[in-house]
Amino acid sequence: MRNTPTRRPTMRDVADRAGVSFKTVSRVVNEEGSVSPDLVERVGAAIRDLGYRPDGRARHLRQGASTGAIGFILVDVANPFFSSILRGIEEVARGHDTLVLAGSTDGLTDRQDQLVDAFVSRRVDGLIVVPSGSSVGALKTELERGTPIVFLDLEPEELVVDLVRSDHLGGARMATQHLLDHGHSDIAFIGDDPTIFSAGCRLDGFLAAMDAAGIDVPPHRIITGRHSSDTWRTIVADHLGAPNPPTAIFTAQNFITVGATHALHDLGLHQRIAQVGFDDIELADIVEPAITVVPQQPRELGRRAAEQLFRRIGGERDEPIRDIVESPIIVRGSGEIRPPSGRSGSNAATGRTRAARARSRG
Amino acid sequence: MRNTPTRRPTMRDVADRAGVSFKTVSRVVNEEGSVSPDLVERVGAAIRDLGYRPDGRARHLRQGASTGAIGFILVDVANPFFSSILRGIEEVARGHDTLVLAGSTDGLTDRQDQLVDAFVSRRVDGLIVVPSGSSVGALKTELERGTPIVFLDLEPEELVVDLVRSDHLGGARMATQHLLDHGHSDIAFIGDDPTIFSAGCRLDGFLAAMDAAGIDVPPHRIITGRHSSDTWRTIVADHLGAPNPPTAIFTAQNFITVGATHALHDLGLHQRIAQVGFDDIELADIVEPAITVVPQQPRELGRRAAEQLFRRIGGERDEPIRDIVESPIIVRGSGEIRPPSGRSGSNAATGRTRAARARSRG
DNA sequence: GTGGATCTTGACAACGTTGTCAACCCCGCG
DNA sequence: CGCGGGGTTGACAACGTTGTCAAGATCCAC
Repeated sequence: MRNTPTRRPTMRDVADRAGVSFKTVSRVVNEEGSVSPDLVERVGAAIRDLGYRPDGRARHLRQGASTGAIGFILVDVANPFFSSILRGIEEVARGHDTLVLAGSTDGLTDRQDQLVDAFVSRRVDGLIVVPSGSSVGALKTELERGTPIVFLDLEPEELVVDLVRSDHLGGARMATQHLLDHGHSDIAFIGDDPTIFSAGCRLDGFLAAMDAAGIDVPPHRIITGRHSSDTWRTIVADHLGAPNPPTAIFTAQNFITVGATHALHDLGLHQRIAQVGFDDIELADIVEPAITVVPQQPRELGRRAAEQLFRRIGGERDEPIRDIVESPIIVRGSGEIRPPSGRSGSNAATGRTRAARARSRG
Repeated sequence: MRNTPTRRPTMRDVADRAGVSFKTVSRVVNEEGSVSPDLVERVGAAIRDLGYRPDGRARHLRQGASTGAIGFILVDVANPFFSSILRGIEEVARGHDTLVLAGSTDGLTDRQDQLVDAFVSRRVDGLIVVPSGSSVGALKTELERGTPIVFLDLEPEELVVDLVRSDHLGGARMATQHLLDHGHSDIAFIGDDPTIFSAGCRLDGFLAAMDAAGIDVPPHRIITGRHSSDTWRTIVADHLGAPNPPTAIFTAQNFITVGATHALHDLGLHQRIAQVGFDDIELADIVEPAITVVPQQPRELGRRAAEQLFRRIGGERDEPIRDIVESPIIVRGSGEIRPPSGRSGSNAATGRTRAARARSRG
């Protein structure tokens, strides 16, 4: 059953069997026409008999020929956010008869450089990259050489490049506004380390919405850092368990949302404190209350990045684009909890409106 | 900023610049030694100046050379089960300096054949395949030719091949036994269409455990089919809402577990009816009660499949293996709910022990 | 000084394909 | 009957690399 690998048949083998020159085989394989019907048939039979498959490497060896493969460098395929992006890329690539090579960096810059090297040495037609860290490393050389590269989610510093990402700022503003609209004014922001670009945008969006509503956010209501879901669970529980907790929380990343939801349940506050999350979570609708979120649309991100990449591969030389993908809020319940009536619309606990501050100043 | 793609420098370009023959460049690139130090330096400088990167396709063009790439054919990368497998494969591949090409079939046989073709024409060193349907199609030719192929999750009919999969039967038996151990005897099996191999195994495991406990399972307690999570929600709600519901359910697939959990919550029975699921679910621990499951270990499946594949690529010619991966049960709460005391240990509602049946017969 | 061994270097043929060009065949027309 | 033209076919050179082998250069020993 398990056969020892035999030498793969080549065009020459097919040609010998069909009694023609190997160039004729090439013509038949590529359906160039100009071959007499009986030869087409004889060659076709020989191809079937030998199980011949053309060698793509040799085919594309000539300078400038497409390899029909693109590379996707991401942080971790096991993370559904990235694997959904990959799926979107694949869908577009399929339409261009192109395969996708994917590699995870785990956020390590040198691993990213290794992947760039591996992809480039295979002469992929282009790259889609979710950068790990702000360093561009090996990517810069390739950009300068003219290799089509589209950046996803994060943009490298000091380089003007094609970029596709979610509207972190707008989404965060929308999430915050949603809580404001439901009567909250004392809202805690719980997010990732704001030196991470997307996390910084989300904090800015939160602050912008609060500012527009004339609400001053006290510093202790802004909680940021890099932690695991479990650590966030403790941190959020501590914050909510302290005196004068906020009436609502905006959890600006999926791990944080999970940790915070645990914390709310731990404290029995899940029906009392409102929550809106950034990033959708599988099963967010199974929890009680189901979690209101501003999702990202990873598959759409992947599709758009791939479309832009194929435009570049196709030879388009326009100015670099920035494609910012917006997402509508998904209302599920947790974000529509209203604050206790005594505090509704006021800033009793900690927040003060700018008007109030102005009064006390003046 | 965006440069027009320039011709990629080749060994000859490097050679011209360094004033040596291109063969010497080849020797420097491959660190063959036997090159005088000053030439090594001159060539190295030329390589850096030109940004030269060897062309992997040309390098591996010779018959028998490895391409340093393997193909992974799966159903859908966006499904975390498959993307975790991919991650496991990638981890092993990384250790072999190999890249992974992945393609989704969406369960379509012709898409699978297209992918096989695309991978083979790129001369991947081997394939890992989660077959779509039972048809082998284009895979058979490759197997006969000796291409290393490892099958994952599902094995093709009538072929003896390397196979890595979860222990569906053992896992289902364990899940059922867990419910039996907690005093249940009236347990409903809710699973995928049993003509799907893995689903059939799980049903067999359920029946085996029930049989070993001497319990006769009435036919209406076995609910199977191919449905979406939402449809399952309705189906399960109907079953549990009818008179004499079971005291426990075994939901034998992740979509079904999600649908059933919804149904339990819809009916307010989530604290009264026990549930054990097959396949782990993200956030299964956030629901109340958290869901007890027998997980699969997709990353481990991927790792083992890749390890076997690299053994084959390395030239191993032993008999095909079957690597059945077991998983321990994850106890979280939903599976430890005990039946109402009046029914504990009895078969009052629908099930009857074999002993009881024997008595009424004799 | 000469012979041989060793070390360095380069010329050239693979590898499997496609592009280019020339040769050939057959036909119809002058 | 000869000539031109279209349609087939094949020889050969790329493509960018590695493997093979031979040509020089260098060095040591006799």
